[in-house]
Amino acid sequence: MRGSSKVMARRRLGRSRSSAGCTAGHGYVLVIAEKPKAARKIAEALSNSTRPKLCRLGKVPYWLVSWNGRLHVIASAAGHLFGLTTDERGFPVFSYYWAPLWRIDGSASYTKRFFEVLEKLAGRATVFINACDYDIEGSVIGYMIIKSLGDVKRAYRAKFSALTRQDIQRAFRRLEPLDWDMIEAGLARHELDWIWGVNVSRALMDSVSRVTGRRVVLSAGRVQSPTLIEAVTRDKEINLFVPLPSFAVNVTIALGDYKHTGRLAVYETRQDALKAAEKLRRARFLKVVSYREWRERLLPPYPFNLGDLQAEAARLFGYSPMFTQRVAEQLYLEGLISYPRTNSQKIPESVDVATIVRNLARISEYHNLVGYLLRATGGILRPRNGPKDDPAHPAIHPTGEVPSTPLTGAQKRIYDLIVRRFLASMAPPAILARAHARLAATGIGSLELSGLRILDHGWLRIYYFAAPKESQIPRLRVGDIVDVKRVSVRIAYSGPPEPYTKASLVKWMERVGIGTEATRARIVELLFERGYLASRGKRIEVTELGYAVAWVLARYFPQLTSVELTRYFEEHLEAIRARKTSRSAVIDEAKRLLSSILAEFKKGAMESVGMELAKALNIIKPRNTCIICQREATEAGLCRFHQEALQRLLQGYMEWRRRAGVDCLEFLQKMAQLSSAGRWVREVAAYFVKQGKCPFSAL
DNA sequence: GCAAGGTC
Repeated sequence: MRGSSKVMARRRLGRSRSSAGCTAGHGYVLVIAEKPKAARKIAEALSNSTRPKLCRLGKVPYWLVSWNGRLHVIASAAGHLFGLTTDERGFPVFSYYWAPLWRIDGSASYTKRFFEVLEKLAGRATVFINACDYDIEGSVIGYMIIKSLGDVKRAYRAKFSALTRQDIQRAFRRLEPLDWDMIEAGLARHELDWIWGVNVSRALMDSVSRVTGRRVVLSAGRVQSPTLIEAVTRDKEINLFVPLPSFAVNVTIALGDYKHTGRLAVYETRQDALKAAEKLRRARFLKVVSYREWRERLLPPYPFNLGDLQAEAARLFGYSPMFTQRVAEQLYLEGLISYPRTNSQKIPESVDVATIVRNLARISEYHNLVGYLLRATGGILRPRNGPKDDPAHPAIHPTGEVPSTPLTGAQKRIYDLIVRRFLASMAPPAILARAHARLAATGIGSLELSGLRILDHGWLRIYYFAAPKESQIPRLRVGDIVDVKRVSVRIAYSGPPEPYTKASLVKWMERVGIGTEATRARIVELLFERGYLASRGKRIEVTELGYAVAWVLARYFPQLTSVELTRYFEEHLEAIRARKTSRSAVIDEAKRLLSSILAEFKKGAMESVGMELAKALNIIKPRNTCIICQREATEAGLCRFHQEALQRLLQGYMEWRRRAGVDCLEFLQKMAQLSSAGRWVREVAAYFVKQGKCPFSAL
């Protein structure tokens, strides 16, 4: 085979280099970490005087240490090494089993070498310790390895939530039996996600192939589907948006050099606004009714968790959450930053911030910033911790390692962001001078003026990305009279909701509590891969297929359209953990529910759902097309979307007539033009403008 | 082939 001799040579070299002192013999304790980085930390923590002996099998490292007078071999997984799979086709499918991930998942081939090393090391071990992350998945990762390659009867759990010598040693002095309740809850999580996801995905795919004979990859799941529905709901509101008019009375004032134009009052109708404007022109002045100056402390930011980092990198550099995550993972593997897949905004005491800060000063870019930080704090370095926490990892922070090879542009930016955020979190607050004035015109409204100056930049010197915009207003006194230079009435339109971006959709997932740090960005990308979502610049749009899948789910699998299914899972997993119920009881209940809805789907919905999806996929052409677009016409010659847009236009027209006194065609022309009007709304309006007729004939 | 979850 191509290149095999080279590979073999490297393998031999790897073996021979590490073989001295690496033959552990029999009867050792095998410690299983979740990842190589953690294994190394554990090895270091358990070797009191001597350095742990680093060994390798192929590319996979493991360590030998003597702890408590016994040889401990510390090896590592690489996340899950086992996953659920089935040999059955079709649905419903409830017969699944655990298998090595490298056998069942083509993208997880890297797990094979970890699997093989653990297999080899487990064979000669007498005791097994699950030292994976102290969370539900860590319990499953270690358990599956010990169960498949070792012996659960000779196994223990080490529980530590920080990778520090102290915490690790404490955990190894107080080893506990395997945490069966956590394991059962974790196994149940895997099974529940599998039976829901695989069955409903197959129901969608099979209905398409039933109707068209084609195989198309479609999917649904506890996390991806509510996320799709959220994007659909927003996209629909934007596409159906009918802007409403309002009339603002704007006023220009001048005080010496200071000139300002602002909004005094807003009216629904033009007449009311014109009346107020006329009144104001006659009065010709505003009176200061309040004036206040004060100082404000702007507290430093929390150190980053992954979601905050992704949001900031999107805001500042336009990076997608997945891209930011990939770059952060590279920096982590280079040893430059701590573990990035964390929800924590806290830097615990166990992190030696003083040493990290001192080391950062050796990087020329940060030398002066560190100098400032040490002067400004008197050397007392305490990060401002945020409320969010993570069972297994602290907030993202630099390690203090100096980059050995030059960083790429994106790596440099992300690293810089992390370093500055970390340093800023320990810096003094910024001091702002603020001023606010209210200038009233009796019986009409008032003009608000706000001023802001930064008196002391504090942490903003370091994390300058968050600096507020400065503005000055004149110093006023209550009772002062200010001349009005100009009065105008301007029409304003209400605006649609903000379209989602990848970053804001990930933030939504975080806010409602679905997915994890490691999966949210990936699941958003998956919705693009499936063809449910598409990008238009930074904004997310839902495709025809996305709308069709959302419609099918809402009708036949409503459980998957809401984040409530995650809440339901969480409650039941917690009950398993508390031994109030059992895994089998929870799984049986899920199977019963799924059996019944899947059977009903199979009996009565395959054809219609297949047709619906096939039309969205453009495999089947609709019989009657909409008079405006290529979609199927459902009512009055219009498709579902344009029909709904027409309804919204009717409501909007009544409001426009009342507020602005327009007639039907004027209104439709306006709607066809306004860029804030939804796409479907504009299309319907343009159609009737072209026809020269008003669709609201009943009026 | 399909989930969501870990990590290279």
